[in-house]
Amino acid sequence: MAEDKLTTRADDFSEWYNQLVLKADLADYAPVRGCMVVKPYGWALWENITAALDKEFKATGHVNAAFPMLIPMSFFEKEKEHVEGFAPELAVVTHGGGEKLEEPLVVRPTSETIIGYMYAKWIKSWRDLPVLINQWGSVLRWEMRTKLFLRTAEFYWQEGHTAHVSAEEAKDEMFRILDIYADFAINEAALPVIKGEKSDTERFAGAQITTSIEGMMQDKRALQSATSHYFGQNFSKAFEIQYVDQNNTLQFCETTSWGLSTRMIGAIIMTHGDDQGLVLPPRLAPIQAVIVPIFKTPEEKAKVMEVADRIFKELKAAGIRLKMDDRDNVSSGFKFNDWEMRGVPIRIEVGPKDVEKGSVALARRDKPGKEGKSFVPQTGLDSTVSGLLVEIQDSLLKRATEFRDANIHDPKDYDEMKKVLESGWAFSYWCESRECETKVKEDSKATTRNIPFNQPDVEGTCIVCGKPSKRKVYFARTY
RNA sequence: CGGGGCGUGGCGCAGUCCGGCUAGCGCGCUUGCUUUGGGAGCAAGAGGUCGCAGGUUCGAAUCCUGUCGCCCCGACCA
Repeated sequence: MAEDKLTTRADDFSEWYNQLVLKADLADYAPVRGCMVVKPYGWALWENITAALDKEFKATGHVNAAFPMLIPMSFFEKEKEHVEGFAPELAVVTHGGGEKLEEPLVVRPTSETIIGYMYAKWIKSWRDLPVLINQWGSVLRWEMRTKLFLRTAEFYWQEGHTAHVSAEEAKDEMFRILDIYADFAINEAALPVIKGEKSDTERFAGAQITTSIEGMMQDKRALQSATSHYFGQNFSKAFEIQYVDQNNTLQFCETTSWGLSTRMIGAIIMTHGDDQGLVLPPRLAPIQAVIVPIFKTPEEKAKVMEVADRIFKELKAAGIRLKMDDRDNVSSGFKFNDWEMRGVPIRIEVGPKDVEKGSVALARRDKPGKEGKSFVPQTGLDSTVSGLLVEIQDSLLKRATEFRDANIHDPKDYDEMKKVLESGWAFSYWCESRECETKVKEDSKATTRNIPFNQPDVEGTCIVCGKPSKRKVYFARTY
């Protein structure tokens, strides 16, 4: 017996997550505290994420570039809130080539400062705007507590940095990107995220407006899955990013930044995973279907492999990302569990019985055991599988949406909210004061997640203090 | 930084309190044979200066001192 079962989600959600990341072969712990090695399977997933996003960024006029990893320490002191926000978690290079450096260099925790500096150099005229640059890379933040994918010291992400002539245009950019993030999360990752604006306390260091997409994990905690910020002129004034407008007047740019990180992988794990392991949305899965040939004798093997190879070619031609598991040192049962652990959406079993009947066994990952297993004809398998991939994608989103909606509550009063927040989110009117937000945090360990846009023009009262309020906010415990 | 736990073959652990001979066990790995439709069986092998540095002792994985690191729970954060 080589059973090596996962801790169940109900037993210990955090432990389930840790084990899953390792067993699904997504990542491993690096020798440096808080750092991770993204293994090939995890990176393949990340590549699918980056490919989908990169396409959208480019379709909306953005271009990619690469800025240096090292930033002069002094750059961080130029924007007051920014330095206060990031100072505690900076890693600093003090020596190079065996000598102490004149000025310490910071390993970038985010690149507003270095990019701001360069933009000041590049932007002279209104004709130079907008500047719409994105960068794919990694950043380093000396986090006190880390967890694979959710919060590692070094993490991979994209950070977009844009400069515009007007506040309106910059805000449009912020919203455009937020829409790209949300559309990606919903349509590609099957994560029913909620778009909204962050409170003052939850805002990015140095931003005037921070917007986010927030997802609900299966333990009902919230995960901020991406952010898009409007800076106004905070950074352009700090770095003197100026241009001359049509009236020959010197103006400060309006800037934005936005980012989505490998944390997205954590969101996918915690939204879709089950006690058998990872469950990947078909559109992002590195392997969408795996073929497991089953046989006993050499004669059977010859017949089975003939069919398996033919199916492989057909499905490959149909554009399905495929894997043939022809390992002969492990049993079929082991393979089933192995691929379930890795979250492959569809398993195709081909055995002697199937060769005889012209069928294959299809097992869909989103439904456990017999319920998800069916026997289908070999003919037309490409369209059967393609159709099933779409169905699985839809059903994951539907399931996650239903789960989310079932766990968002509208408490009648503060006492009820405290109860609700022990296991779920509250969507309540809030006066937007720091005092009420802090009180909730102290009483329930929950913070405001975001304030959704376009709320109906209805006046309510703050769930905490009872003052009149026009906007509702999500409260939740968070990662 | 505060609290808790842990460092022993690749992984998970026992042994440590109460020092004693060639440091055990499970998984994994290698080879062979039999197996393969839900985590296979048998057999034979390979693999460890017990985190590191001192000390006590005839003798240290075990006792003492120091040190480094990791994990979990909190405060901070994408």
